[in-house]
Amino acid sequence: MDDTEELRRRGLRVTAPRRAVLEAVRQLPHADAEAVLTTVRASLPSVSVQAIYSSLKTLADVGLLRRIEPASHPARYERRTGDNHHHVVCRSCGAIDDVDCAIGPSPCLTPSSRHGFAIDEAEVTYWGLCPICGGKSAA
Amino acid sequence: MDDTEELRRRGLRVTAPRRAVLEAVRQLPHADAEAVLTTVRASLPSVSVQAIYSSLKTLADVGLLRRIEPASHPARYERRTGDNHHHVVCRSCGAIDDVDCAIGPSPCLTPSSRHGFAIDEAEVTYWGLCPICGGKSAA
DNA sequence: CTTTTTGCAAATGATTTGCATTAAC
DNA sequence: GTTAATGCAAATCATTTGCAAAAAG
Repeated sequence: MDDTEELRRRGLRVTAPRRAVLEAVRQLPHADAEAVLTTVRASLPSVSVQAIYSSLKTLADVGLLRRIEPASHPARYERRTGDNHHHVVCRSCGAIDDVDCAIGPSPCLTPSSRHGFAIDEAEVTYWGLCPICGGKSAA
Repeated sequence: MDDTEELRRRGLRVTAPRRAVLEAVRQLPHADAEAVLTTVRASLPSVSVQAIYSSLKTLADVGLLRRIEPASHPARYERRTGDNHHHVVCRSCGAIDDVDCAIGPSPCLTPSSRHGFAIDEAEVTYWGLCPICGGKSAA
């Protein structure tokens, strides 16, 4: 099923910016808003910064994109959604890679205590230095 | 050992703002910079916003405080450091509670793959709604 | 007395918001 | 034709930075 169909299915209007944003994130997994903007402008030179942010937000809200917000780095977006995978993030440059759950599909989703919270997600972030940053200097 | 001693041991100068910040975070675990500022000003009315940020950063850098940066919420600070405990965060109000590792001290620290990253920390964040926000409205 | 911190103000960076125009349905 | 989405500009919010004055050792 193509992006157009995905958008319609969510009750969203099919606009050029949205289609371009979906395509950009498919090309660049873990891209941030700026990278998406640059990529989208290659084919759609007149898109505004706000259209990018607006599209990213809307698409993330309906579940077509997953938003990753690593501390101290701009938000990133990816198309793998709903499969409980996690991320390794480089402390230095913010590079991100996917990591599947180490312990099978769900145990890491079970907190030892929930303090009355209605928990709906367990997010695991591995912090370190990517191959490039780890080689040149420690952060 | 008191805070003064802790600071000296790290080679930091013992200043009123730093002592007050440490005390404030002890009183308010998971406080953000604003809460720390308010609390510190109760005993030290003239502290500047920057002294708070500067102290928080320095203290976190030397390990006297641990900084928590939940997506979409200002950074929070706590005095429990180096014990690999995790957090539940309320999506709505940002309230935080501690959660000990569900699976013992370390398995969640082992990623299934590391893609060449030099990983030094595994952070687990449970997202949901706190008792207060869960009762009134979903976010 | 030398160096680190503070205090004040202005700057930064990512993201959001208000509003008229335009495009989707 | 309506309503939702875009484009432009200005605003917001947490946090950082520059620099002179004050405090720590």
